[in-house]
Amino acid sequence: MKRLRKKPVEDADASPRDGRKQRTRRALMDAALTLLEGERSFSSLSLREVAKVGGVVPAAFYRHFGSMEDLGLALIDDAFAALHALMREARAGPQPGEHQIASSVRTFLQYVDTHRLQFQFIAKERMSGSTAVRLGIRKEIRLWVSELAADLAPLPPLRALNGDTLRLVAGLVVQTMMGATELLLDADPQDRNERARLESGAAKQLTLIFLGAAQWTADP
Amino acid sequence: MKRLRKKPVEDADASPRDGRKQRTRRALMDAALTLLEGERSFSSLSLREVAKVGGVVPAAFYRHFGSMEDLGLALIDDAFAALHALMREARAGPQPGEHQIASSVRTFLQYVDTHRLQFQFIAKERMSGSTAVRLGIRKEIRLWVSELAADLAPLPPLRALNGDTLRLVAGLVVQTMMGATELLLDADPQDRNERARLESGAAKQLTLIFLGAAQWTADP
DNA sequence: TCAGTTTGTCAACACATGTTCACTATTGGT
DNA sequence: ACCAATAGTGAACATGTGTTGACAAACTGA
Repeated sequence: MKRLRKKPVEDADASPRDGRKQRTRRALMDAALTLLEGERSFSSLSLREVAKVGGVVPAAFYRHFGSMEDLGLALIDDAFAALHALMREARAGPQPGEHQIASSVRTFLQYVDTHRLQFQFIAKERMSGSTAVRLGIRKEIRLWVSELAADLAPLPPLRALNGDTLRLVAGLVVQTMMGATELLLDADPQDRNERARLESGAAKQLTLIFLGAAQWTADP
Repeated sequence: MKRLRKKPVEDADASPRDGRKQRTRRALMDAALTLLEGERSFSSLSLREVAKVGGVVPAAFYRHFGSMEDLGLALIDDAFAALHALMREARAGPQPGEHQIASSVRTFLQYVDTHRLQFQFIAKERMSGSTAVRLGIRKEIRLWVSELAADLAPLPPLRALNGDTLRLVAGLVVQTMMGATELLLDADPQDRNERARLESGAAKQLTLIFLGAAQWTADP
C-alpha cells in the first residue's frame, strides 16, 4: 500500500515514449496473440512460452500479470476497444443508402482481416476459455449487440420494432457477422475469390434478416 | 500387417456383451467428456488425465488411440451420429403445423440438454481445437446444413427459393440453434425461467428468418 | 549525481507431461 | 482346456511446467 513514488497518473495512453513497462507488457500480449496463430488455443499456452516469445524470463511475467488469465482479460479489453472504435467510425461515416449492407459487411471484414490475431483470440476463447475469459467476452458481445440495436433503431424499415425485438434482430446480425468472421479466419488470406463469396453470402444473409424484421408485426 | 487372429468383422455395433476393448474405449471417451465439464477445453486435457479418469494406466491409452487428437475425432463422430439420429426422428415425427417452429426448438434444446457433454465438446472445439478436430467439426456442420436445407425445401413458404439461397437460410437456422445451444450450456440447468426465455428467443429469431425467406425475391 | 523504486535475471524447487519398454493378466477361438 | 493374441501394468526417461526468493540492472525524480 506504500506509495512513495509519484503516481504515473494521467498518462493513460502512454503510447509515445513508451516506457519500458508498457513496452514489455505489450510484448507479452503480442507474444500470446502470435502463439495463438494456427493450432494453439490460449488455454493451452504456457506462461513460460509467452514469456520466452515476449523476450523475457518467466519470472518477469509476474511483474505485468498475476496469471495467464489476467493476460487473457487484458487481451479482451484490447480487442473490443478496437471493435468499438470501428463501430464509432462507421457511425460517423457517410451512409451510402442503397448498398449500405454490402458496404458495411465489406468494411467490417476488412477490419477483421487487419486484426486477424485479435479476432482469432476472441473467436477461440469465446467458448473454450476459462470462466472469467469466457464471461468477459460474452459480456462484451452483449454490449456490442446493445450498441448495434441502438444504431439500428432509427432505420426506416425497423422503426416499428420494440426494444426486445430490436435486440433480437441485432443478435442475429452479430451472430451472422461472427459466422462470417470465423469463415474468414479459416480461409486462405490470399484467396480473393473465396473472400468475395464469403462477403456476398454474409450480405445476403443480412438482407434476408432485415427483410424479415421489416415484416415483423406480432408482439411477443 | 500380420493378421493371425480372426478378424472381429461384422460385429460393428458390439454394444451388448461389450468386450473389454470396447468398454475401456468408451471409458476413455467418457473420461474426456467428463473432464471437459466446466473450465477445461479438450486441447488442454492431458493424455494422463484422461487415462486416469478412464481407470487405466497412461500406456494403455495407446492401445485405443494413437493420440489425443484421435480421441477427439472419435468424439466428433459420436456426437454427430447422435445429432443425425435426432434429425431422422424429427423427420419421421408428426408435423404440428402451426407451432412447428416452437416445438422444433423445444425438442432440439431438450436433446442438447440430455447430451450436454457432447455438445459442450463440439461447441468448444469448433473454434479452438487442433486443425484436424476443427475441420472435422466444420465438415459435419456443413453436412448438417445441407441436410436441413433438404428438409426445408418442400415447405410451402420456401418453395420459390433456389438451392444456394436455401443453403443460406439453413445456415442461418443452424447458426441460430448453435447460438441457443451455447446459451443453454452456460445457463444454470435448473433455471426453468431462463430456459423458457432462451427457447422463445430462439423461436422468435427463427420465425423472423423464415419471414424474411418467404419474402425473398431477388436472384443473386 | 544519486538514492529509491521498478523491471528483469538466475537458479532452484516439486511436480506433470508424452512416450518407451519389458512385463503380466485377460480374453476368446478352437 | 489350451495357448496365441490382445489389453493392461509398472517403471523409467527426458523434458516442460508454475512459482519462489535473492540478486543485479535500468530508470526516475530530486
